[in-house]
Amino acid sequence: MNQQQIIRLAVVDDDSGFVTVLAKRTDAAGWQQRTLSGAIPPEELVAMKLNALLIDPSVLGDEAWAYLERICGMLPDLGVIVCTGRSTVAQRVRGLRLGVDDWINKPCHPEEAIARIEAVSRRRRRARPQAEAGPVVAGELQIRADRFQAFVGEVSLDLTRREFELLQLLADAQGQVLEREAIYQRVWGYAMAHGDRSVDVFIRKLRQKLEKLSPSWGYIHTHFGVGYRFDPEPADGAALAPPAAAVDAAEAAMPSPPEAVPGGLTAA
Amino acid sequence: MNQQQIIRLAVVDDDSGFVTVLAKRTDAAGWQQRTLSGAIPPEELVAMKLNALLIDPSVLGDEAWAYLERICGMLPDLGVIVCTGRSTVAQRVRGLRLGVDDWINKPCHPEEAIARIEAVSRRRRRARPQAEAGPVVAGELQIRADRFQAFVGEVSLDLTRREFELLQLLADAQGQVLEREAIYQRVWGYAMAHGDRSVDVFIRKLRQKLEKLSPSWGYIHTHFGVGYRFDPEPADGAALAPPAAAVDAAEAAMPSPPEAVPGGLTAA
DNA sequence: CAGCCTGTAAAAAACCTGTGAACGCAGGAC
DNA sequence: GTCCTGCGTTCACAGGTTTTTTACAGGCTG
Repeated sequence: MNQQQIIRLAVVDDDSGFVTVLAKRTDAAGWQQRTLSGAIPPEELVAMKLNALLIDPSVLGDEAWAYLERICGMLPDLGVIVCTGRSTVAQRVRGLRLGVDDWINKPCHPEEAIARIEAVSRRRRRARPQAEAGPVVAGELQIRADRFQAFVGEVSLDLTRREFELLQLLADAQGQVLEREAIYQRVWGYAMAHGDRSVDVFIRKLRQKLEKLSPSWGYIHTHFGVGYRFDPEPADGAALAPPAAAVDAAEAAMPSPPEAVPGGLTAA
Repeated sequence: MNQQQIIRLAVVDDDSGFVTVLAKRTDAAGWQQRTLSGAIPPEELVAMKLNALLIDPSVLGDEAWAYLERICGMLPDLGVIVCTGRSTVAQRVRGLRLGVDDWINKPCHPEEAIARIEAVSRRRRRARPQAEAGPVVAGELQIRADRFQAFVGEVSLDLTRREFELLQLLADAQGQVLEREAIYQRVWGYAMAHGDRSVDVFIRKLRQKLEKLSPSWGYIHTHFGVGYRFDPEPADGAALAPPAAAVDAAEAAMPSPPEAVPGGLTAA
């Protein structure tokens, strides 16, 4: 029930003030937000695994309409919200017909923008209850949110609800270090009480189940005093290297191709 | 993209001018529109099989918020668009958070209202790609939607309407774990009330009837804390293994062909 | 070395599901 | 019109599972 989904939002807007305010607010909500400049090719948007795109077409110039059409046509799963300084009814109708999900005018209260982004994401998620919500893949691991099932290769992991949600969160943010508080907040849906060890216990359970199916893999790394990090890579030699510095070194090293995520660590 | 779909729209608004203009326009588009007065109970809205509801909460008086919450909570598949004379940011945010899909202010150009209703409906449209006529087959089980009958081999299962719809849903999504809420939503047509056990009871009835015809088959698997999964595979021997160690044994065991999902007996 | 943090295991508490039965309702039989 | 029957819903309790709590041992940091 709780499980507020992680929203990955991209913003295309040159109003830095608005963007900043928005970023502050989305950050607090645990979303991942990044700012894009100009017309990013649809392919790259796919790679970012976005849920929603907030876009001011004025920064695109003449190609705005064409771009919107292309985006909406190619990424039916992406929630697109247009935010313009001013617009006519005809423009809004044209945009909405084209596939835009919502169209708002500035000045727009950030809170309302957030609420509309949420509304669009919610709708979008409901629209495909179990169709093919692309499985999240992390190395050998495959997570199908729609089925509540995780697979290592072909074998199904037998996870309980909490275990599954935790693994999903970790895999979704693979490569990032997640703080305990943040993990708890997202999986349990409310703030962690002082002294609560639930996260640790469930991490252990996950490790056990993962190791049983693919021994010698260190999927889940501990960051002392901080939290945990999930990494599909066999932690190249890290397990063999001196335990102390190895982790940090590895972290700083690889830019991890697909999942750069500039906005950084979640809810710091 | 702009696949013409028949939209069933209901309007709750006392601005007869607006309603009339809208009606003329929706009529031309081939939609079905009806005007409602006041707060129609959710159950009746279900019966109308609406796609979208355009509502001016001012005609509801004090109960507006409660009604919106009830509607949005019970009918997550219904697109709800609120249309108010004026509204504050706080009100709009509250509404959107509550589950309202879009919120527009009057005066609103009918064309834009239409476009927004379309946009909201579009998202929900992709939900059900099925509607196939051919019999669904799952192992020995055969389901003929057209005849409202299910067979195990040659023998006909004698199912009631609810039982049949539940079985159909499960078989349709075989291999997937379906959440209770989702099951209820799709079989009963509205959201499950807290504490409702109907789904469990009907699962039991189905199991009884299925077992009577093909004993020792574990068609329907329970996923503790989540829901149920239907699988035509006889759950390879897991049912025969000692209950305690069964999970461990199966888990450590072998990879299975493509989709067999061996270990998945959660609650054997 | 002291202090804090995490891994682990097991007990305790909370929660969920299976099940049988009672209840109310609606349609059909008489 | 009244009775009967089948269906769907609700309730309560037993039995199991999962989640949380607790305690202790072992590591990491400074």
